[in-house]
Amino acid sequence: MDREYFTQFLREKGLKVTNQRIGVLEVLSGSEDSHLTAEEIYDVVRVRYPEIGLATVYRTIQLFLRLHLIDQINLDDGCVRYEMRTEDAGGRHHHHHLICLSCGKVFSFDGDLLETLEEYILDRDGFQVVDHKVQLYGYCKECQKNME
Amino acid sequence: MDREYFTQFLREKGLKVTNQRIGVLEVLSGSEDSHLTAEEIYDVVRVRYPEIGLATVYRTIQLFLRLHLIDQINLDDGCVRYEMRTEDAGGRHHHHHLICLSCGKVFSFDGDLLETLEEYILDRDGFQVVDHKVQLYGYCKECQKNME
DNA sequence: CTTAATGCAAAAATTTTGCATGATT
DNA sequence: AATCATGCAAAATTTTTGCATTAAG
Repeated sequence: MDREYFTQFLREKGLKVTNQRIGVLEVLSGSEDSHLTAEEIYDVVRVRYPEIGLATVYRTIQLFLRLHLIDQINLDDGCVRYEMRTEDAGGRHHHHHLICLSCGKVFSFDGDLLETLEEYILDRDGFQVVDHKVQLYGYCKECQKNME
Repeated sequence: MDREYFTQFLREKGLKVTNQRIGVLEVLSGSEDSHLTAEEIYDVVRVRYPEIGLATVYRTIQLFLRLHLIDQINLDDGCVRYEMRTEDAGGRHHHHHLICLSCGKVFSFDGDLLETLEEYILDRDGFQVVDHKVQLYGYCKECQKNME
């Protein structure tokens, strides 16, 4: 998400473009694989915008969620995390996670995994799937080596 | 999970079989599709065991999670929920969720969805998947009718 | 100038912990 | 009898909210 587009996007909706909002956006779109908690976002944004308050971070997160700029993710480590949403042409996001049960590292991967399954469910149950979230648990290369 | 097995299971591990633990077990294995929060479990258990405290419910949940009797699930409604784990022969659980974006109802389904994908990931990344969690978002039959 | 957003601090909500008491083995 | 689990209340987290102030359009 580039800053031009973001500014445009907020203005269209009558929302104001503030340093705090830009700061949170930059942190979240900064590192590719950042799955940050609210507190972590706060700590990073504060480096550049020391005046920001934690409440603003929470309010900004709520806003970004409503605007579908970010997704909430739950990696079962007891924290609520957030990451930028990446959408494909159809407005679906296919960003999934490989979670190592041993070291806890999280690897991301994209792709539309479940097309055939989704068709099957529509046929069988009449439930129309428009998005999905997949988490895979296992052991990464590194940890497998250490287990030998 | 039946009570005989549960009693046996706890005793083997040197854990005590208390009314509170039985109560929480009964609530969670009671209704097939119960995705309950800690508070909800507390409220239901209290009907039969009014003496139970909320702290005990939390401690029991932590215990059951450690014993892999239950799973934590996150349906993106801002609550942490729990449900009984159902395992197949290989010790994997394949219990997934269809979440209606309109009415919020949750439908469960079982099945091993991702076998081929998991093989592919092992080949490509060397990451060995042992379990997965899938959430599908969309619109249930009922809500589709109401949209017409 | 008008409206929206912020910071702060207080409040609410959620989860964990210490410790004396009570139940299970 | 020994140990483990519980209840209660207090503490630690995490998240939300009210309100006066500040910044954006």
